[in-house]
Amino acid sequence: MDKQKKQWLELMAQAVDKAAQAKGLESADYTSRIVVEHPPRPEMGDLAFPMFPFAKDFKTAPPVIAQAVVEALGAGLPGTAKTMGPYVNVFLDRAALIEDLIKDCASEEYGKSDLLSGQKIMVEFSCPNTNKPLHLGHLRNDAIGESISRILIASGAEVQKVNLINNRGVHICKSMLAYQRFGNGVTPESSGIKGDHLVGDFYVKFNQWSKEDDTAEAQAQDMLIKWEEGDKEVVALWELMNKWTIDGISETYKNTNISFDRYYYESNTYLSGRDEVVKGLEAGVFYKDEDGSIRLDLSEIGMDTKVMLRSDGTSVYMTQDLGTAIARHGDFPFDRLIYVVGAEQEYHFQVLFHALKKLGYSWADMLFHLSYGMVNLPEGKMKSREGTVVDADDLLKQLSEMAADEIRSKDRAEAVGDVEETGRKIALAALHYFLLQVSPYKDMIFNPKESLSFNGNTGPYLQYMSARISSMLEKFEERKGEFEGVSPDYSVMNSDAEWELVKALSSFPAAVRSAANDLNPSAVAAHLYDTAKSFSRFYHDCPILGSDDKVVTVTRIELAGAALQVLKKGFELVNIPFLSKM
RNA sequence: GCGUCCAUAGCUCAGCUGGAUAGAGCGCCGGACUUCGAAUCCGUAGGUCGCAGGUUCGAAUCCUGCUGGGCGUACCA
Repeated sequence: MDKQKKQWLELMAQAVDKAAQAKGLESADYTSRIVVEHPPRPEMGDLAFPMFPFAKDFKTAPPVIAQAVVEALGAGLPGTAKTMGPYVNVFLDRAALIEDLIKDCASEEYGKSDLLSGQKIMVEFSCPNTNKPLHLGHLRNDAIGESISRILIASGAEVQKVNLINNRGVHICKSMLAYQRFGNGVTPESSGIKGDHLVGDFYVKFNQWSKEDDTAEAQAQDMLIKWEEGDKEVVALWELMNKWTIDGISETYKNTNISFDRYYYESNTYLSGRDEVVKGLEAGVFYKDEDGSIRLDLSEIGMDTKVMLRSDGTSVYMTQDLGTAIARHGDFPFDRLIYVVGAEQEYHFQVLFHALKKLGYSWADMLFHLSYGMVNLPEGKMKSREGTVVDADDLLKQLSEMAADEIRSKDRAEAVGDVEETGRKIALAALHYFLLQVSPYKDMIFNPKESLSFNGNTGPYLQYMSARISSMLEKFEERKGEFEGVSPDYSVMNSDAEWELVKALSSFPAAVRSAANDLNPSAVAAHLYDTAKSFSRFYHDCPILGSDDKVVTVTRIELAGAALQVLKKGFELVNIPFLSKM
């Protein structure tokens, strides 16, 4: 479609120019003012060129201009042009376009572009704490980070996905302390509890205990100091429990098809961050406050001051993020670093970017905070105190079981083979689609009940459509002999349903491009739904294997195959597993 | 208070750099399985695009103000 669209833009520009000359107007820059649109209804054509922008220059009503432009277009066009009131609408040469499209869809390159070729982009996401397991908020973060990365790669960028493990601080010591007191040497192996959940249980236990014992908080602080001093016993416990958590979280990543090219650890970067702050102090970028803390003056960007290093010399979050950013640029000299982090940290990143700039790092301008909104529940916010936090593993398990039940209840168990594994893949589709449908910057409401529904505008719906195409193609393969020597004729596809599907398929590259530009996977998600829906309509309206015209069968099967290709490619971008059977 | 983001159907969300009658899904009501997989399809009902101005031939979209909400404004992360 792109090819013909470009062609028409060109033709239209010439025509408008010609019409202007005929009117005796001086040649103005009309071509740059031409816009292409899509008519609201299919019977109105495929492309629409509004004539409003020229009314003033022409001193003529748009419908009259439209008339003149159509005349100026002349004959011998790839399709037909008609006036529709103030618009010039174009009906494309469908057969030629469909033939091109089907060829394009079969290519590995379809949907890919060189939009960002030559660019090195680092994407940071997930960044868990090592004192508890992942929750629903992380799942949104992971889904966005992973999907954005894949979209950027498809757009030609060299992408490095990185994770920052927040493994130090008082909150970490809290679960350690509770373990020391109440753990009795329990391990993930001895208890059968996944490591991150086991550690999380002790974090909860600490909070219960601290209500009864007001020395608890102070003890945790003491432990942090011991940790910073390198106390052997504390460090050993820290290493042990960190490993449990990270192993557990890694399992969740594996289950959700999330991966990283490189890990950073706060326990490493906070020290280098501290050095940077000291250097910055010497260079006069930071200053020592009366209270002994080292601060950055933010009056330049209309803010107050920010602590870079505490008065007791210990690090704050900002300290280590400075160190991390600098280390990263050394490891991978990026053209862009995208931090996928919640909107509640916007202030933090404003300060961080400013601090790096003041420190003289020219690449500070290449940092970008991809700020995403909160995930709330129908009852309101998730609150750990009220136990309303939705645990990532629990949710996945629940979704998987629901999907497996669905398979069994539909008597698909035998056809599917591994019911559990298929259920898991359906669960992932449901989850990722649900999370990515919404624009990242917006808050969203996660309705657990609704997310368990596999009907309507959902990930499983997309999978279902691709599974149907797959089984149809399989059947076609079995009967291939019947169609020997029959070649497709694209002019037989003249129904609305077929054309709608063609249009959906041809807009896939544009959807990917838009997602890459806006760093917004929902553009791809929406396009996938549009494609699946169009296919569904096509499948319903147009007999394929059931047609008694072999040419029609062969031609439509090609279109169905093209739809499957596009769905598969799109699935990859939003992390939805493809299933040939479900 | 200041900063920032959001407000579209009963609910959850789309709506590309302004363009023709604002779209989905869920839910409601009603249809379609002896036929390529009914996890499907089709139809009905449902909107003053928060309010008020402005820019424009033309505004859900851009600008200003207002109202309501989220988030932030830590020597927390």
